[in-house]
Amino acid sequence: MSPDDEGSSARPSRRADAQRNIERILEAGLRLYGSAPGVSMSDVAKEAGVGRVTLYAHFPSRADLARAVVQRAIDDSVAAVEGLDLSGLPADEALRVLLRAQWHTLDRHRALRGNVRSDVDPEWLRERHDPAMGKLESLLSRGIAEGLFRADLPREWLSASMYHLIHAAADELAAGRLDPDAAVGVLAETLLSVLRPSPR
Amino acid sequence: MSPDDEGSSARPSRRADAQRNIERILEAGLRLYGSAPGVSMSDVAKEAGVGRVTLYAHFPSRADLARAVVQRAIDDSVAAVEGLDLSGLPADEALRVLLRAQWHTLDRHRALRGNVRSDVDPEWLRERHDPAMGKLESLLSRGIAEGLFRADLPREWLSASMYHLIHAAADELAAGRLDPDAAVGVLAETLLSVLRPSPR
DNA sequence: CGTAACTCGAACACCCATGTTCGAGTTACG
DNA sequence: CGTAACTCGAACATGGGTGTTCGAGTTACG
Repeated sequence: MSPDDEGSSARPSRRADAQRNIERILEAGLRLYGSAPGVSMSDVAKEAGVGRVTLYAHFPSRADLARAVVQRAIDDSVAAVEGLDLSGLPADEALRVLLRAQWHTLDRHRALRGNVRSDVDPEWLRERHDPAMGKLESLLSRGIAEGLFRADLPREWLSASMYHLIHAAADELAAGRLDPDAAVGVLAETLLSVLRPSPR
Repeated sequence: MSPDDEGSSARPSRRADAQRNIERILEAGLRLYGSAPGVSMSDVAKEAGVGRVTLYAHFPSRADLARAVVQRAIDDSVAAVEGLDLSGLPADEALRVLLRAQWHTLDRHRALRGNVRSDVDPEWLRERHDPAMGKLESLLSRGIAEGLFRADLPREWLSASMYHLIHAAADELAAGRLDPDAAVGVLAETLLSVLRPSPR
């Protein structure tokens, strides 16, 4: 509804210090919304090192901020996958590559989605369906088509399993119950165990 | 701190209608806390069909209610597993049985844990570690010891994977993306895919 | 250098959830 | 039946989050 698009590059008609503060706010929002629920405007302002009034000057409402943070997260993830070409790899190998590059992002987006649930319109959220998420899903489809991944379970279920296992890995990592160096490998091995056709 | 224990069976010095209302409140709390975050006292009172004042008469604070609900959930789960003897079955078969009997409970407890996080002392929560959860974990250990489950991934990681996949199944079921009849089977197959030793 | 853009603390109005009190009505139970 | 236990709506105090306004100070930028 609001005419000012925070799309990818904001309009240049803003002074440099204002632009810098907006940046700080979005990063703070990304950090807080991406890790804990119940974030307040004061929290974000403090985390960003900015006055509450300034925060409201740039983002008129809680909902506006939440939307901008989500948009920013999506922009980031697009940038992160841009250089990645998986089309030459077999699906299982491609999964390992994608995971290594993106699993933290994927997890953060999942947490973010949950924590802004009450602030943004679910439809709006659905429209912006994260391209990085889609990447994983299309890889899944390809793997099934190639026969490298199992076809005896619903595709949507496999997709959901991926996301929840990624979330599990992030949780365990954060709780110190998983070795940071081993984490990606463990996660990849687990995902592939789920995806491989059953030995039946 | 409060001297009145809501342990398993409350003291009999309460009138019948009061006892009935406590029951209704706990069930309402279990329903709400077990499914959505941000539950208010008014919500619980309304769901229980009881006045807000009555609610406070039985549970002086939000924290008291939350603790009582958790305790009630644990009592329920103990009752549900009581008749189950898995010691005669091989670990993979035992998992299927346990899952069929308990996965909804296990998921609800996971959600509950998350939703009362800000209301109860984490230490208190840890002390009461749900026996039903422990049941799954000890089954896991047994399976590894018997060689039926893989030993190349950390036991704690396997445990975390189980819980997250159970949660995934409950989510998908609630969202209508998973056939209610097929759900348990799909879940069991997925869990066993993770647990089985890799074919390598 | 001067002005417009920007920042920010203080104070305000508002809403919502938590607890509490009062007082009158209802219900269990001896 | 009579009393103690219980219920419950209304109203209050409190605390926290959301937005807004004001006014003075700072900073970018032509």
